[in-house]
Amino acid sequence: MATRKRRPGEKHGDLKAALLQAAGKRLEQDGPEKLSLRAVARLAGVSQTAPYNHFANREGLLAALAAQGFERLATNQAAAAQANDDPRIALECLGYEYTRFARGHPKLYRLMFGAGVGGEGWHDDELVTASKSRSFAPLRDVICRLLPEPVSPEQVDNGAMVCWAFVHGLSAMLIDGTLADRVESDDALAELSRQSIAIILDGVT
Amino acid sequence: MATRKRRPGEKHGDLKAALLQAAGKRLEQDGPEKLSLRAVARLAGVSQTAPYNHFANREGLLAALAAQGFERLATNQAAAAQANDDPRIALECLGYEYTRFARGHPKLYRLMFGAGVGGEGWHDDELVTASKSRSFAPLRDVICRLLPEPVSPEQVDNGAMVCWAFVHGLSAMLIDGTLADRVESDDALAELSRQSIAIILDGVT
DNA sequence: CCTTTATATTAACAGTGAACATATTCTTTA
DNA sequence: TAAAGAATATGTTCACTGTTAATATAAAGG
Repeated sequence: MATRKRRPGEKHGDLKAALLQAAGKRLEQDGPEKLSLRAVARLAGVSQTAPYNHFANREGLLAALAAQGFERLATNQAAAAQANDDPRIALECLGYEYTRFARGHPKLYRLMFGAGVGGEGWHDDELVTASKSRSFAPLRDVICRLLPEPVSPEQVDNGAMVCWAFVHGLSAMLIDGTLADRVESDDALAELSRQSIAIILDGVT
Repeated sequence: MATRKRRPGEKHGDLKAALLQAAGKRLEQDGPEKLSLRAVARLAGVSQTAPYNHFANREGLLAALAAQGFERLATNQAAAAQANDDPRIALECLGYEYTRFARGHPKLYRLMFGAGVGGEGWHDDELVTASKSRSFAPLRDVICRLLPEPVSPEQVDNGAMVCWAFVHGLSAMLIDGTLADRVESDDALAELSRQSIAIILDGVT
């Protein structure tokens, strides 16, 4: 098996990426439930069965979309963590970036952390779980830098879990409107994120 | 009276309740996306268009299901809050009951707090929002009893929001498998809930 | 009695995901 | 250079879905 530059029979330049992009557009517009393979194919300018050459089925396309989302979230998180030297400020930025991501792509966020499609989450899709754990790493890293020594891996995991659970719940409530009237501007969101992280921090340390 | 008066033209005893029950069964089995009106009608033993006499459409049935879920959650929360006199223990019980509900009915929980069906949450359905705010009341009550006087309504709302966001995120992570390996038994869940509430409490007060 | 009203049913339409056989096009090989 | 092979895209088909329209049924009220 040798590495080929181009695959045989390829007519479209990069159909897989084009399909993902089209699916992303329709996702943020209509939501995951209403996303139809036919509409995506139509938007990409190919026939309705062409996507089946790149994705096993509708669920496969949604999984790829979710994985892509986790990937972007991971890079965002890593960038936010490395931008600040002070671990406390880094943690605040992590939380802020997280909520900002959820707010910027609400439907994608719901797809990532929601029921997936079968109703049991993505925990059978290895590609999604891999990206997911990757997006978890920066947080654990910052927590590790933050806690007073000596720190056990269990302590780090506990702290990261608490932080993640809180920010995740905050994002979910932001999206579904429970918190929408309380946080209108981006600055208010940043302030809320900062305050909340402070609260959690005081409790954990 | 056990049986209400039969309305004109009524052939089925209480079709609306029967449909809701059937829908609940199929919901926990297949998830919200795969729930079809036809299957629900089939399970209830009526024709496929009979549900349209009791619900506007599929979304209406799902909304009724979500509202019923919030109603049950509200009664659970109220019972848990009134069972304990000590506000701190009451808060712990609230969180425990919340996560227990999410764990016991994961698909219903996702339906309640997820995208609904249109992708914008339920915040246009008044029936759902009413039940939702009702399930929020016990928590705010306990927070009010817990905070040192004098307390402003804003403080109470902030505290309740932080608690709710955290428990909500915890429940979501419990359901989608992110926390499944860490919390197997019900006792472990109770312990985690207790610890977390303590952390939050130390931060808020 | 007859009319009204809510209920339930059958029939039909349009759109969906998926499976199949088939045609096209490019890479590899002889 | 030309044939072989494989990946890709297509049209068609099937079972299923949500929804609407028209129709039949049963109870309530005159």
